[in-house]
Amino acid sequence: MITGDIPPNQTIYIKNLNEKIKKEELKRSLYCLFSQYGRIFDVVALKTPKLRGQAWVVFSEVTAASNAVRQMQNFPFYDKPMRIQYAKSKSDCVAKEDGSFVPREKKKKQEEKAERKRRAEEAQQSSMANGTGAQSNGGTAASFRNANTQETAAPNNILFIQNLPHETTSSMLEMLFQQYPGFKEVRMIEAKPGIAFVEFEDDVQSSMAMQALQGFKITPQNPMAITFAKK
DNA sequence: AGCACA
Repeated sequence: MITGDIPPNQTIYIKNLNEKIKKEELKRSLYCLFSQYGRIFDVVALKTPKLRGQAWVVFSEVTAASNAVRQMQNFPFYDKPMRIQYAKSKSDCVAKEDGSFVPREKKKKQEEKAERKRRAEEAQQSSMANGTGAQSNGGTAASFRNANTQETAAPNNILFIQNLPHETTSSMLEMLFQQYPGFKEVRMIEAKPGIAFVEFEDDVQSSMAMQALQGFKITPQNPMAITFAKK
């Protein structure tokens, strides 16, 4: 048993991740991939020698973590099968919520100063995973509404995806859609962020993927809107 | 293989 005897935890520990992927991209993609199981509080990944190739995904519910451990076990992610277990301990962001958080006493004065600075910077910069991100969805929501008023195309083998966060990449979508039989390719247009086309072998297979991923949230603000492409 | 919280 891959989870060993680690008791269930709302945080999952993932290893065998592709170490070539940059930290920020890795976190975004993990967030994208795992938000299908529930609300994600945080994604932690460090590239230090000891911690590269590993990550923690903190869910709001243990049940979400359990489903993720089971269903995403060995999922090919950036060409490597993910190995997923429950985390061995409670995440800081969870401890902070339930009041049991005690800051670790490991730092020297120099480092503390550096950390305070970092935190200040982060507050400015925003992170996607905690939902306080500053990336604007206003424009996307508007174009989504407009597009929605258009007539629907007849079922066919190409899906039209809307309301994607602008930082979505084709490889992120590939990881989501390739789970479904008949997947052929993802196409995105540089000049048109927020949308994508996903091609399948036939319209039955595209329909299956549409049903499975309809409303899938890459971020809490971005439920996917999937329709058939106009031919 | 490796369980952290930059």
